[in-house]
Amino acid sequence: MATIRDVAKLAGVAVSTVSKVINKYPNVSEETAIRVNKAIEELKFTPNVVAASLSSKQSGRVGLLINTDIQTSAIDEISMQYLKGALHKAQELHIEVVPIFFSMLEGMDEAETEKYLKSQNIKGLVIYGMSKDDYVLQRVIAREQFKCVLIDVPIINDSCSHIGIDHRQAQKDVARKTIMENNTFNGQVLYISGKKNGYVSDERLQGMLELAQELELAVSLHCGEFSEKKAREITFKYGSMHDIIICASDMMAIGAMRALTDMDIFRPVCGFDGISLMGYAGKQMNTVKQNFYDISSEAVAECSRLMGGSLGRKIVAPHELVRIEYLDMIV
Amino acid sequence: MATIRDVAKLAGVAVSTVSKVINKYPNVSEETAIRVNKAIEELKFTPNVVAASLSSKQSGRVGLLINTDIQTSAIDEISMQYLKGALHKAQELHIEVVPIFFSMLEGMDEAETEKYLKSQNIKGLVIYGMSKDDYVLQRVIAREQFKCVLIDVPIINDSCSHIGIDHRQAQKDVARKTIMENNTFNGQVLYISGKKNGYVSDERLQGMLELAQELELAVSLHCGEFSEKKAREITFKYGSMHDIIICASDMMAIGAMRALTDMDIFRPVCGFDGISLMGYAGKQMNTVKQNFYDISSEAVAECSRLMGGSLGRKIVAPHELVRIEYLDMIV
DNA sequence: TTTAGCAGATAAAACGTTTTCCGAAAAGTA
DNA sequence: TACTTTTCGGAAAACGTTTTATCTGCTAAA
Repeated sequence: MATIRDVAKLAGVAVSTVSKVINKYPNVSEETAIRVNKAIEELKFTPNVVAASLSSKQSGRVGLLINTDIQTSAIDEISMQYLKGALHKAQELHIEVVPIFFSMLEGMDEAETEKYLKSQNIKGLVIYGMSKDDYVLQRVIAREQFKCVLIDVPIINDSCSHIGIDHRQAQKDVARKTIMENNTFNGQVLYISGKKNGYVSDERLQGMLELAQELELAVSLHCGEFSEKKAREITFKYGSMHDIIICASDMMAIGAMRALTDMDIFRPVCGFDGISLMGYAGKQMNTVKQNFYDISSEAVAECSRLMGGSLGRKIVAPHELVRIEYLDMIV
Repeated sequence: MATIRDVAKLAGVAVSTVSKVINKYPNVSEETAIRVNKAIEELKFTPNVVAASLSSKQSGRVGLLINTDIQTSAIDEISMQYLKGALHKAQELHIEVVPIFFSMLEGMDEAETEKYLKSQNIKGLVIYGMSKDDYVLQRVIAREQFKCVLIDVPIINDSCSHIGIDHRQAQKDVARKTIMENNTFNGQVLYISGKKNGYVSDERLQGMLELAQELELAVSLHCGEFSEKKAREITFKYGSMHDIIICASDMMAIGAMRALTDMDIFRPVCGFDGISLMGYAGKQMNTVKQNFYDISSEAVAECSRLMGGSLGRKIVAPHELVRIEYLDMIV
């Protein structure tokens, strides 16, 4: 394996110069940089990430907290996209992303968690699937020891950024589209919301309410707690009295759809997230597609920036509306 | 953060002695070990994995090759289990597992792949979801530069182990169970097999054939190529003429089930893998549950053993038969 | 008594980077 | 010219482990 020393020798410069070129530091003349890059090319040199990680106080590694307490394949799909996006961006930025399952932190208190992460040289974290007051989250951001990028958790300070789509707008968009498409519609909407007092749920709910006001609709609200089962039950009870069922998540939409099928009635249902499992639920459905891959990529990039000294901020990711159908899914 | 040096100072021994204690090397008296461990305890010392990884020529890290070319949530679920098992075992063994997506290796030739992996200090690989002649696999095991543990790929040599369930027996078991349960059965079995010339497919097919001989059944064989769509088509064509449909994978079972629903006829279907998506496919189904988590844990442990110098071998993992049903799935 | 062997412990050299600090040369200023 | 500033490049010290080679004593064999 070629090391940075070999490159330096070949290019006729010092090791530190090579390092500067690799990391795009200033104070290197263009011609030197070219010579170094040529040497890198020639030797097919790839920096040893481990050594870099050990040496660098600054860059450190980024931990990706993976939440799979809820065991469904929907979550798996989302987590997988997050993981993939994070790892690809890491490769691009020459940093390391370390996946960490919640269950690996089990039984550790705040101090132990911190020790564990630090022993892994983790300086920043990308976190998703948590509510603001989650104890794992609290534990980790407690003493501002780590730079954090929170997906869909609205905490912003010097060392924390917040990234996510505009849930309110997205809910509004997809609900509007579903309503517009349905010509037999006469104003009876059943909205199954997420968790009470959850940021994401509240935003989506607000979006729905704003739309209702705008279009002068009557909306019945029921809390589905992001649970497929709960949504199923709610639909059994109230589905038949409404013209359209709008759910704050795909999993709940699937629950609702199942219930409708079991009752042998049809109602347009719309979901939120854009997971492929939707395709298996029954008829076609509108949903909001979140681009988990891109969000995670951006989160890692932002985390790297934070670790480099920039301050926390809010990043809004784009969303799109899609229609998912079984026959499109299968390969 | 406490370092190994702090521990050494507190325990009144040399740094190297502490290292030996941590890694359970010989040539340390029991009393010294106790003293060191007490110091470790007191300082709540956790070794820095990155430094260890850099320093150690021997231990190195284990790469987990993640195959998500096929984009379905079924694959995601399996990959997630593999990942989780691998990471947990790594934590237990104090080694590092590095997930690597196929797409991260894209565009690299054999030499580049090797360089890339080595620059990450990767000494061993756990690989799944590949056929024996896959080019990525070839690239990686080509010059025996890495210790490999192959899940469901039957290659064994000094630096390669092979792990997996007994697919032949498992297929036999689940098919027998399904046939026995079906009292209206009169001997017409439709078997939808996997890929031609794939190890796993061949094993499962053999299992089916052995059972057929044993029970004196007539079996129609069709190659579904592990494709949901293909299985769907096969079922449309031949499903109605058979009493039972046995598929070599859950995804194909789902395709078959869908087709039956669309044709509005019922036939018992059985699958293979035990993925939760099955629950969404329709009626209940028998399947073989592979414990991906355990298999991956064991694979990582074996990889660590290989890196420590032991020779490649075959490991057979247990399987179980289960019945998956929608209402059991949902939370 | 000498020699060899061995267990237990250590000092120091790796591992491959990053980063700090320090020169030297070039450029700008008075 | 003399002095300051800027730009570029290099030497060397980190980073926190593992591992090698060496050094004690000590016991057993010759």
